[in-house]
Parts: sequence; C-alpha cells; structure tokens
Amino acid sequence: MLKTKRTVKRELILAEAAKLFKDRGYGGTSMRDLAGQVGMEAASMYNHIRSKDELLDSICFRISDTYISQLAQIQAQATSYSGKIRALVRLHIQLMVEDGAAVSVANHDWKYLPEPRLSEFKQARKSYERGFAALIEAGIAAGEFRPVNVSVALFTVLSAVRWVELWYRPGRGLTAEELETNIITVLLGGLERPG
Amino acid sequence: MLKTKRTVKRELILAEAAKLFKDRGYGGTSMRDLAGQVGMEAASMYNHIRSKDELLDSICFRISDTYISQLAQIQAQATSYSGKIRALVRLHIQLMVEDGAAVSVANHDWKYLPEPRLSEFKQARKSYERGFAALIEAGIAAGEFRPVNVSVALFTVLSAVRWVELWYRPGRGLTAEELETNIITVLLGGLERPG
DNA sequence: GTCTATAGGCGGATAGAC
DNA sequence: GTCTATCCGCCTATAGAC
Repeated sequence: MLKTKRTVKRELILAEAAKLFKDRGYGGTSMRDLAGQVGMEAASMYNHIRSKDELLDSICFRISDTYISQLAQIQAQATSYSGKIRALVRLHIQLMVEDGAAVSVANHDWKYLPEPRLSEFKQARKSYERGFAALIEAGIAAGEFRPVNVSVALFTVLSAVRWVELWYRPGRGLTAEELETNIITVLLGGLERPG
Repeated sequence: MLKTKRTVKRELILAEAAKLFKDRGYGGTSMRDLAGQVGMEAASMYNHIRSKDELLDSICFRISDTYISQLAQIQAQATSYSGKIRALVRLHIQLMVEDGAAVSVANHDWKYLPEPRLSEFKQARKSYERGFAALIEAGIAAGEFRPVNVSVALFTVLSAVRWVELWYRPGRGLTAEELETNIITVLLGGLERPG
C-alpha cells in the first residue's frame, strides 16, 4: 500500500477544495464549507493539512509543474512549429477537461498565494510563457506562421482555451476531440474562409 | 451643474472599488481598504452608497449594459459579417483599454452578485452571447466563415480578448490600434500562413 | 484522528456626536 | 457628511477531551 489512509484523505480534501475555490473563489470559501463537503468538522482537517494557504499552494503548483514538464517534452519533439503549437493547445484542453477545477484555481486564485510562493508561481508562469513565445517566434522565422506580434499571438492562444472550462460539458454534443479540432482550426487557420 | 458633489464622490468610490476588486477580488477587498483608497473612513462611504453589494452591482451592470447597447448598433450596421465581428472585437479591446478594471470585475466577480441580480446578469450575458453567435452563424451560412462549431468559435473569440487587460500597458511598444490589428489577424486570418 | 469549545481577529454595517 | 465607537457575526486555527 503506497498511499497511506492519511494521504488519501488529504487528496480528497484537495479535490473538494479545488471545486469550491473554483465556484466561490478562495476568499469566498470557508474551511467550514470545505469540511462540510469532505464530511468532517473543520478542526479535523488540520490533521491532514497545515493551513488553508497550503491547499491553494498544492493546487496551483501541481498545475504549473504539469505545464512546465509537458512543455519540455513538446519542445524536444521532432515536429514542425505548427505541430508543437497544436500539441500545446491540446495539452491545455486536456488538462481543462481532466482537472478543470484545479486549472481554474491556478488561473484565478494564484494571486492569493502568500510570499514567497507568490513570486515563485509568477516566475514559473513567466518561464512557461517564454518557452511558448519562443516556439511562436521560431515558427514565424521559419515561415510557418504569419508575422504577427509574438506577445499578442501568445496571449490570444493562451486565453482562447480558458473558457473551455466554463463552457465545456462532456455530453453536450461535442467530444473533447471535436473541441480540440475546432479550436485549433480557428486559432491556426482563422475564422475567415481563405480566398 | 448636472452632477452633484454627492454623485461625483460616489463615482470616485466606484472607480476605486473597481481597481481594488480587480486586484484583490471582491471577497479580498474590505470596506476599510476601499475607504483608505478613497480618503475617508469606511462609515462615511455609506452616505454615498448603500452597501458593498451595490458597488459590485453598479460595476457589473454598467459593463453589461454597454456591451448590449453596442451589439445592437453593430447588428444594425450595413457591413459584412466579417466586418461586424471585427467591430465586436474592437469594442471588447477598446472597453478593456478604457475601463479595464470594471471589465475585469464584470468578468470575474459577477458570481458574487446576490439574487435576483445574479440571474439578471447571467441572462444579459446569455443574450449578448446569443446575438454574437447569430452573427457567426450567419457568416458561416453566407460563406464568409469556415464551417466551424459556432459555440467554439464564439468562446474562442470572446476569451481571446480577455488577457488584454492583464497584459496591455499603453506605451509598451504597441498602440491600441496595433493591438487590435494583430488580434484580428490571428482570430480572423489564423496563425498559420496560408499556402 | 475526530470531536466540542473557543480564542483572537477582521468583516459589513449602524448609531449618534459634531 | 464625516467622524469615533461599536455591534455582532464569521473567519482561521488551536486546545484538549475522548
């Protein structure tokens, strides 16, 4: 048995915290609310976690670590820049679909992290953005992409996948793959029909 | 004198509230914080406003009213569907640049509106989204746009302009017009170079 | 490891002097 | 119309019984 009972319960608390933080925000979620969802009293949770801050920390850095390690894998792939951007868009959509609550918290509530973790999180995000931007820049230099402003392209792509989590429900007449295909079509090919 | 002194001070409170709500969130902003920014004691603000909820209400509905009335104007213009979508993207970017804090609050903190205003806000937003989607759908039917899923195209466009407010600073080597041009290029023309 | 009880602080909002 | 003082409730976190 690799995961102790204590670890399992901790993960239950983390999962419920992500859902509540997403729906009500970090400040709008009380430890009593969370305890109610988990099925214990607020005081009992402190046998499994250190503080409310620590919950936010675990959720935010789990997501940022995933992005950074996946980016490194994609950078190492022997594909076109277009293929790499597609892979990154797919990564964002898959993470949203699989772990949407945590992604939402990492997107919106990171600013409530206490220092020094706040600065560390911002730096991790900046590092990811720089790597993403470098791929766009290289794609432009290679003639694969239009010569647009790199920062504008980066943020347009990054933010375009954000509402997936607010909107997408599996079983809404659109599979995750159709979602990916359509978003990539709009972002890479554009809304307007060529010609 | 059309605006009484009381109204002017109320608008000052609203402007500072939008900035603080944007930076710290609705729940993370106390009336004492706000009073400090405005330059009075918390209790004194209640001569100008009814409650903290009312501040959020005024900010959110000011933005949603603007979107809805502007959409009506754009719908009535005698331009192509492509031109109408461009006009809507420009509207979003201009509002972000001119009243970014309020737009940010309307995007993120609307969920803390108390009923029945919460439902009213959601309905207004849905109405706007339906009007926007109808333009995309008509553009596809007219052959101007690629035959993508309408909801996916709608949310891709709507969310693509959201990070403008987080990223854009006038005097960062990019004018508001260049920003518009680049975003419209990516969204309408696509990142990939044709051919 | 879960509970009850509670400490200690901060929240929104009001009362009433000036 | 602004202030000081304050009410009262909810917050995170801890103490200590079991």
